[in-house]
Amino acid sequence: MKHEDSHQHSQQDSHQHSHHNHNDCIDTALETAETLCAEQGQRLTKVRRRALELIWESHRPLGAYQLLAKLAEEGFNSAPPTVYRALDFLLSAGLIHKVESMNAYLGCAHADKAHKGYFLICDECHNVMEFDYQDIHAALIEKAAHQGFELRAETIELTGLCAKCKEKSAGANA
Amino acid sequence: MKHEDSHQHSQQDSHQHSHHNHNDCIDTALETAETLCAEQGQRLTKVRRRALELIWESHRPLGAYQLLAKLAEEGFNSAPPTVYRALDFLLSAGLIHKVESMNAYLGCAHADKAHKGYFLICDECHNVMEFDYQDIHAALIEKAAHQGFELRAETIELTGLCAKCKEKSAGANA
DNA sequence: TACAATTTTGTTATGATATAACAAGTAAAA
DNA sequence: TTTTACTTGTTATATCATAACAAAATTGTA
Ligand SMILES: [Zn+2]
Ligand SMILES: [Zn+2]
Ligand SMILES: [Zn+2]
Ligand SMILES: [Zn+2]
Repeated sequence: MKHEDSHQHSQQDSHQHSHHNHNDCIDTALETAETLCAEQGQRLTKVRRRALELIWESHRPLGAYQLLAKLAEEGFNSAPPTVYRALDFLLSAGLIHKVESMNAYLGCAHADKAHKGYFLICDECHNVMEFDYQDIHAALIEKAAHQGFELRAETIELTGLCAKCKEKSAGANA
Repeated sequence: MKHEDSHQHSQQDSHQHSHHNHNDCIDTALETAETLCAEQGQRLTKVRRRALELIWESHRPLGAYQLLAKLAEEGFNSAPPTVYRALDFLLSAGLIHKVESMNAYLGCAHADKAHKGYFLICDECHNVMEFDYQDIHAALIEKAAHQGFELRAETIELTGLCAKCKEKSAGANA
């Protein structure tokens, strides 16, 4: 499998605003996945591996049924449980994130580091950028703890207008 | 309509950790809703008003179809558009919030002040507490702006264990 | 009032997202 | 090899949400 396209990637803290070859991302993500699964005695089966790859190949978060359609095209079973099982596995392995406000799934470039997925979601182009912000994480933990609340998971999804789309709309108004 | 029950409320910044009469909350929320709608030339019709009331009467975020069932019991139309229209109205009027990670709806006690809804969601009892944190809001805006991203909406949903449930589980283990 | 314009609601159908339940197959462990 | 655990296949269904168009109610205007 070759990954031909190059684009601006969505992982701010690893290669912020740099154009790069997305193939490398996919390959790295897949290698990381193999390693992590091996380490944890988890089985990255064909359908799970291909699901992860397809999610990475999409430049935007992918819906479960979109993914299911792609898998079906390739001869995998086309019933919903197939894709939801794969997604569940990838989610619990930390290899992907779910963007709750979009009901869609996104590859994580930092699966090897336990972390919360924080997202910037563009209303216009629907690109999603994952960002990492320890300050906010710490502040949230502290804030929650102050109320006696023990934090387990965080859904931080910020929507608005990305830099590119803001430029475009500014150009259109000029 | 009488509101009989008393419980710990979910609006941290208005009456943090205080036991109080929820009836008052509902009444206040409804009054605020009437006022806001009047000011903005919006019509708080019977079904919209009753939907808001039912959402407030629930101690947890209410799903659209749960709400629909309650409305249907009272003689309102029982087709989905009825409830989604009411929800859309209440959402855009800022009278309720949607909890994305639960697909459920929650009354807002601060409808008169424009704000983002930040939530602490207990995994155990499913109570949801709205909290207000200007520091985090400011930090998020700044963080996004730093990437050229113009923030429009925020989904901040923190899940974990609330103080009460933490106590309970500690007691069980003792 | 009568009329038109606007908004709201009724109704039917369908789309989109996700899970339950149980059978069959496959891989790992004993 | 036999057992066990895990994974996948299959059918059905649950849950969440919207499209499209008709009917009714409300509001503004003459
Ligand atoms: Zn991540
Ligand atoms: Zn954009
Ligand atoms: Zn609020
Ligand atoms: Zn709790």
